[in-house]
Amino acid sequence: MTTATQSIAINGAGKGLAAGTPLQTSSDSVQVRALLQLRELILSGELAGGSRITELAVVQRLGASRTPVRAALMRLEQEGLLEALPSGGYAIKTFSERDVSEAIELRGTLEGLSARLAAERGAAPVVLAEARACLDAIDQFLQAPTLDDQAFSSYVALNEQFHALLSEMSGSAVIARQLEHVMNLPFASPSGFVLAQANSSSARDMLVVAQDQHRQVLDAITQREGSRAEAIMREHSRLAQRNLREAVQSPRLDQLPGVRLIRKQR
Amino acid sequence: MTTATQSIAINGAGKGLAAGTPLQTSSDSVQVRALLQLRELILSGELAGGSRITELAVVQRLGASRTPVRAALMRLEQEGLLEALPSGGYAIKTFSERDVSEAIELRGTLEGLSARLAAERGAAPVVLAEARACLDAIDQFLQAPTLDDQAFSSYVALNEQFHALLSEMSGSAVIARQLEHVMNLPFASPSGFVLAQANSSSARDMLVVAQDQHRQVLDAITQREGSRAEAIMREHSRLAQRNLREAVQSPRLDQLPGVRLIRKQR
DNA sequence: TTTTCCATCAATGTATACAATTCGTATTCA
DNA sequence: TGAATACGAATTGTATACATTGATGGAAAA
Repeated sequence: MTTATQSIAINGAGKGLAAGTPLQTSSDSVQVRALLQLRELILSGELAGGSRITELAVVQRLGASRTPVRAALMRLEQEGLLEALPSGGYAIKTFSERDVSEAIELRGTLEGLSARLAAERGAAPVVLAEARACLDAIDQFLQAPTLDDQAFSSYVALNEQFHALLSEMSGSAVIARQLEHVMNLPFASPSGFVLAQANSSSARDMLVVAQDQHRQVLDAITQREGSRAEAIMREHSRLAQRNLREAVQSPRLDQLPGVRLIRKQR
Repeated sequence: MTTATQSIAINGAGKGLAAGTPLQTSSDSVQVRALLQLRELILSGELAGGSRITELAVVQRLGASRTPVRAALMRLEQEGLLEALPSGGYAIKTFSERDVSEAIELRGTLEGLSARLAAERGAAPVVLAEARACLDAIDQFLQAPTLDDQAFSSYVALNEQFHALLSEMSGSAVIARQLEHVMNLPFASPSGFVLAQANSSSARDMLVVAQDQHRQVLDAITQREGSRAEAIMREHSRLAQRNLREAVQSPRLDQLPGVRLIRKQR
């Protein structure tokens, strides 16, 4: 019937879990482990988008008991990766290109709000300094005329850090929380499709543009120009929009986390 | 065996249940009941803001077993009413006036985005018609020179409906979802502080202004004026901001859902 | 052959037993 | 007397048994 994915090799022994298997994430609680593993299974596309997912199947696959699995399922529903079915149980959500586009627009809007508040209220000098240091680090990587994969990975990390700092600058826990919530959708993350561009010839140029926007928004915040800061962040998010289609269509990019969840058609 | 003394009036006076089952909560599942009751206990202020809340205490108070209570606690944490403590367990969140202000600003921003998209893309004619009908109904109530409590209640209901329709007009499930999430904070709801004004002499005037904004945003959407629609919704949300302080300070308003969770100081 | 009803089963909902961890307190030693 | 440690109570984390509900397939009758 549903899925032939029951082959499951992982941790065949199941519950026993003999002592002396310090496999991967053994230090965390079962609950956390279940959450991480299940999220990974979904984002990697190993569990097909749209398919129904039963508690028992997850229990067997992860080797945890129903209680932590149930918690993980609830959590992933909240994150938006799962959809609660009216009859009980969950289905793995799929997303149209439009959904993804809207998620990115949403992030831009929220980051715009955050930047505006930071400008209007004034950001903490410490955080501003951190952000500048972060941008300087990015500049280092952009010095080279061409970028290898490792450079891209470093960029992604620094980019995420900068966006996190920006969120912090608003000084608003309420807004920071919402932003986190939006970014649970992996493709809404500020670096969601950066890696998709890694091999493109214009890849570096795009990062240069992004970095300039980073500089400008920081300047706007420093100058207390709220409206400008907001506009820049909105436009900044549209960089991600631009190559959304490309990322979806290129079969090579199937491995990017979450891309398999995006439906081709409308 | 437990319970016995836990008769606790189930009430459900406020917004909680949409469907009006005359006989309280007997038909819902234990899980849903636990969620509704616990939320009510928190919003009514019966459980003090900032205090720790243990699973066992809730179990005894509600008469359900730990499993559904646990689910309810998790859910309320996502909603933002509870805070997960690092050592396990939860504490009832409290909010500064600034938090509330930011939550309202956030709602305005998201509703602005929603309205802009509705204008840019064009809203479904059916929904537009519903929205117009909704506004006509509000106009009916505003005919009278003064408004009694019941009129205010009706206004609140219609107001919420209009805002829901506005969210629907954007045609974006992603954004609608976020909006719902924001409005889980009771004081962020579009009608959060309307009732606080019920006895104010200028109460009706404020509703007249709000209603004008309703009309104008609908006009903007119809005319495909995205930017205007967005600006109106942002400004519209500031009506709620204006009297936030008043609602917090007036002791008579302690009964409004959630108001007890707002800390007086910064 | 098709439709309807009943039986059976599988999945979720609920309750509780058991394990592990944390926090408070008291006691003991320096 | 103070501090540190150990013990005990309480609370959360985990596992699983039991209950209930909804789906599915088969058999019988039209």
